[in-house]
Amino acid sequence: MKSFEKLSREFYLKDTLFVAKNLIGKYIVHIVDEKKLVMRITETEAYIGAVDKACHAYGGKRTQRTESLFLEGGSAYVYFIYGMYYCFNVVTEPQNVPCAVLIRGADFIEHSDLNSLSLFRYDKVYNELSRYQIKNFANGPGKLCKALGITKALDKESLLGDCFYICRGEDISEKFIKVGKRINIDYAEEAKDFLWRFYI
DNA sequence: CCTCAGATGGACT
DNA sequence: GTCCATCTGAGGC
Repeated sequence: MKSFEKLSREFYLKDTLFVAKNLIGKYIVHIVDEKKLVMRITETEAYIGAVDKACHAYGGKRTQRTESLFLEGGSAYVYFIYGMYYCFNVVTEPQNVPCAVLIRGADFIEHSDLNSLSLFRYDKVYNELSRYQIKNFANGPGKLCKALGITKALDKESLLGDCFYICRGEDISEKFIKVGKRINIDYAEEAKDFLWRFYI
């Protein structure tokens, strides 16, 4: 059962761990250059500012970059990393509660515009891709942003708008959702062991 | 399948 | 000057 019903503000205002778990199976939609890019979320991580040394806004830290995290749930937090890549987060909870869910992985849906995604991701049409390129198309936060055309221009954008939003997608049974430690946050002391990563 | 070096530049101190 | 919620290609198995 698929649904393209846009997620509501109420959903994003909920508890960050709830949102992280329940974003699995949802569809990201980005309409750009007359193309409708759609992929299904397969992996997420929760970042909870008040208690989480891995969160950019840990302890309420407010800088130019983290300002997005203080927006109302349902906003986008897009930041630039390693000189080359973007990471896309969904801001959660009410305004001034700096929490977000990092979207770490996505895959194709039945009606994905494969060539449009492929041109963004690899500057090639889909049928020129290798098996390896297809298998690893968007299984990482930077790859997914490239495929969906997500850049810093979308930072702070509302996810309730017309061109960039998330919709209901497919309801995934809880028993299929795996849980684990978050990736690449070795600096975060005790927080590196929190089981705040969700994936199928 | 695995590991690892190198790319690359903005944000922050 | 240092850090970084990453990715790719090359080389080995």
